[in-house]
Amino acid sequence: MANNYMKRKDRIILTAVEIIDQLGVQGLTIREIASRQEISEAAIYRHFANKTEILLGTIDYFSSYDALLFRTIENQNMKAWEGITFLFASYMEYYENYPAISAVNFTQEAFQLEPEARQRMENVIDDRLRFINHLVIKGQKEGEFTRDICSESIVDIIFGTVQFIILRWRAKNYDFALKEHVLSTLSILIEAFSTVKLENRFVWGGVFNQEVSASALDSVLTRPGLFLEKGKDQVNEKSEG
Amino acid sequence: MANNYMKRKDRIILTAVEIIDQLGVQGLTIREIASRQEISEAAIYRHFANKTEILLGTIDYFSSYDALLFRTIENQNMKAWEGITFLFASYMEYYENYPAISAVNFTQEAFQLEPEARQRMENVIDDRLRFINHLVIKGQKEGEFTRDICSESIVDIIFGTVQFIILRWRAKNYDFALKEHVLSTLSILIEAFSTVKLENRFVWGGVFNQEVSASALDSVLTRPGLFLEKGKDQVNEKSEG
Amino acid sequence: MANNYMKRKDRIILTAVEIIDQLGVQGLTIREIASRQEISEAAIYRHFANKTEILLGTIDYFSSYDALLFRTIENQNMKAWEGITFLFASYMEYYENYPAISAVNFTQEAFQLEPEARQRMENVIDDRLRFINHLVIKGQKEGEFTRDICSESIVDIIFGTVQFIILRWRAKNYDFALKEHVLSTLSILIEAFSTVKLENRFVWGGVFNQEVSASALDSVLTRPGLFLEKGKDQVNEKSEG
Amino acid sequence: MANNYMKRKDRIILTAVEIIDQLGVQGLTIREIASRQEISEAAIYRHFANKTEILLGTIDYFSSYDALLFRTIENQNMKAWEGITFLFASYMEYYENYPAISAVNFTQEAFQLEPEARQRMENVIDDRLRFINHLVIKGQKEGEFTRDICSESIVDIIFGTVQFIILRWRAKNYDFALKEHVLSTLSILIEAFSTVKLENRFVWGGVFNQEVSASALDSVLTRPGLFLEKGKDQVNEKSEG
DNA sequence: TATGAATGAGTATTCATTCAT
DNA sequence: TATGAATGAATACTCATTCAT
Repeated sequence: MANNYMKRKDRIILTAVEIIDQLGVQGLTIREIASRQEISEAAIYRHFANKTEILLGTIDYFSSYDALLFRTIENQNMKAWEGITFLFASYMEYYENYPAISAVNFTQEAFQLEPEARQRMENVIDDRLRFINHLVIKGQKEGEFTRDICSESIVDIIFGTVQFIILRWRAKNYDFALKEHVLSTLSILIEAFSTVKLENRFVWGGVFNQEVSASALDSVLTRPGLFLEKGKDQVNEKSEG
Repeated sequence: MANNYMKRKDRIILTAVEIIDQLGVQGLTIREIASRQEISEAAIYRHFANKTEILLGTIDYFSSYDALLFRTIENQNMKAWEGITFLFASYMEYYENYPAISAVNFTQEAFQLEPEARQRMENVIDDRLRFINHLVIKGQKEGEFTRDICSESIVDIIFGTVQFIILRWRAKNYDFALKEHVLSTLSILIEAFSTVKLENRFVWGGVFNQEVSASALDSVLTRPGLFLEKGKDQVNEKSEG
Repeated sequence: MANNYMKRKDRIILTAVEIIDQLGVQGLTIREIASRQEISEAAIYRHFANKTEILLGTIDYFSSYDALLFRTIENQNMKAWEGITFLFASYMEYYENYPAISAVNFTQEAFQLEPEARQRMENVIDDRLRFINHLVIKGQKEGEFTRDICSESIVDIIFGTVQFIILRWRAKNYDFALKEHVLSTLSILIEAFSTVKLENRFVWGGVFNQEVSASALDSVLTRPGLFLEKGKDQVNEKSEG
Repeated sequence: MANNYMKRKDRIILTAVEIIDQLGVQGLTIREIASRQEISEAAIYRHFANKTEILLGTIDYFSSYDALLFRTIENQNMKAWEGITFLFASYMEYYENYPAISAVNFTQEAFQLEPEARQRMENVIDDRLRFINHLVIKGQKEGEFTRDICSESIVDIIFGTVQFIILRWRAKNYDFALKEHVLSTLSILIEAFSTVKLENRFVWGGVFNQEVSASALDSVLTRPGLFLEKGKDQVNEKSEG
């Protein structure tokens, strides 16, 4: 990560993520970034107006696939359980490939002195919760999920559980297979809230084998720069629906 | 909270908790504590060797009822679901009465530059997880909970869900009834993992009406000092009901 | 100046004045103060919340005799020309004894990035102008000064002229007798605006020989601290009227 | 001001003047100039070797009409009071048309850390004082002005008064008619130092109506570039009236 | 128990200036 | 002519901690 082929601005963000991962938000100082990038502290201000902009950059980076993932799930017309599984599978794959980024998940409480960053992080989480809630409601409407439990509770359970597994994965120094663990726990929950007992419940992996999703994810993982040029919508980058 | 009848040392801890709640761990400075306590900064060093000791103090305070609660549950020979419900009901009651303390729940990631505090927090969480796991396993043995799911997964789901609800309660400025919300979500989960469908699933509140529990909780709520003298086990403090 | 018998807070102000004199407002940095005081930069913040407070301190110091001077002139029931002469004689004596303080006279334009200091300086100047204007009007009423010219113009001329002489005195490294020069120029102006040709116009020095004024000035020049204790009014310090 | 038809070098100077006016000398930074000119900071160094050169440029600009004005007064063989009035009328007209430039009047004290600029500003002021002094002496020789007062004092009074009016005009946000105010105050002073009571004392305006002065001023106001080419004396530029 | 004064190391940020392109 | 990237030194200010009283 943070290699030399990237633009300085991108490298600064990656370094910031790395520091947040290793030292926490408290350890993220301009000096630390500069030292790891082997440039002067002043040089950083060529690329970011202030530290808050860097913080916001890490959040944007952290959430940069959200719109694409949400859109893919919608466009593919996935079932609720399929969509939820696809969503978290994508996130976990992202985290497994780039564990440091998972640290950003837990910055919100640390951003208390940075209201702008705090708010943006809250928005990211809220968007995710809203989208999952939307999937759950769809699942309830289509008879996939029980209607005995309000969708919000199901969302709390699913999201909270996953967040907690990520937290423990981090605390335990990534010593278990995150995606596998999350997906198997998710399957338990989906089973629990399901109205039908599906045999192929655990075959979620198939989602990735489908042509379209694969290409969608592909575009996600090969995207050349963190910061899309203006006018270029990241969703447009992939040409297929 | 933080009234004048308490000892200075206790008041400092309470003030520290208050600051962590309002400003986050980053906002917890000696100056801030001193200013809120209206004493000099130097005075604080009369009571704590350094800032880390204060952090450890907040963690100890945060977890000060744990041993008591665990022992109570054991002594009362509660059923698994009863014990879990009692445990979280107690915590939520604690948080509702003293919302600021709930902030400590989420300090772990922020303590990255304070390895000692980080470790102690991790121990607290691990102890709780272990205890809940112990209850779940007991429940599985006694046929209360399904054995189809490994206990650890059940623990992840229960604990993660509750943590997430607390987090959202904080983010939403305590605008919903925490205990009620947590208990109703818990009942969903217990129901989901239960082998028997119990009608009186929601009568958990009865636990508090039992003599023993009441006295146990009582001792919890009236305990005069935050810091137990060495050698005195906090469980011994209550005269046992 | 800035000797060791004074309190640190006072010494910082005096050092600040000295720096403004030698290096200008631009040269007034916390580092420079600290270095001249041979203390750490951080130590300065024990005594002043920020740099602006120091700036305000120099202005307060600069204008610290104003109220006393105004009151003395009023209480003594001096004639207009007597009062004006007394006022500027006092200022020039102050500047001759402590040339550096005269630098503060010309800080206003330099305070453009310090709106609070700028405003306070403006207030000081405005107060002086108002008081002189009040004297001139009194002089006009009592037939001392011509009524053909509006009082404001007379004030502009008197004040502007004196300020300019001080400025040149500074530019020329104090190489002429400031008080003498100012007073002789003042006598020209007073003569010019006078309705009566007085022979003893230049005997202004007599003012200082009078018992009362002497004691008033005395209290001014021997005041022990820059910063009066609360409750002690500086005018009360002299017991006679 | 600072329009696009000017050369970049000139535009930079005008922008510098504008900044000195609005933010003071402290606010004059390369970044601020670059940002207002919408060019890079480095670009400025194409035109000026360093910041000091820019400061010197503003002073040169500020005083760019001096030689022309002095020569015009000499060539026209104006009377002393006529010359003084013409001089200040020209300056005030300049300031009224371009208020920002009046800020440079008061930069001297702020240039304490820029000895070269400070010296050049001092030279400008000294030249003006010398020229006015020369006029006053001429007036005294020709019986216009009283010989009871030394010429230097008259100069101090005139110059100091005018400077102070300009300063207040700036402090009061240009809310009075500067030229009018200065000229009427000047007429008071000239009257005061005059040996003869002239009825047409206030007809100074006629100066501008004379053919010669008009053309002189004209050349002043239409001069295309701020910076005269080397070797070309600016007085030669006007075709002489 | 308390405090006033102090400090060294660190915080984000700004500055004039340089240089390769 | 212009610029993007860089920098060393400085800016005001904060931090946890110490120590004499």
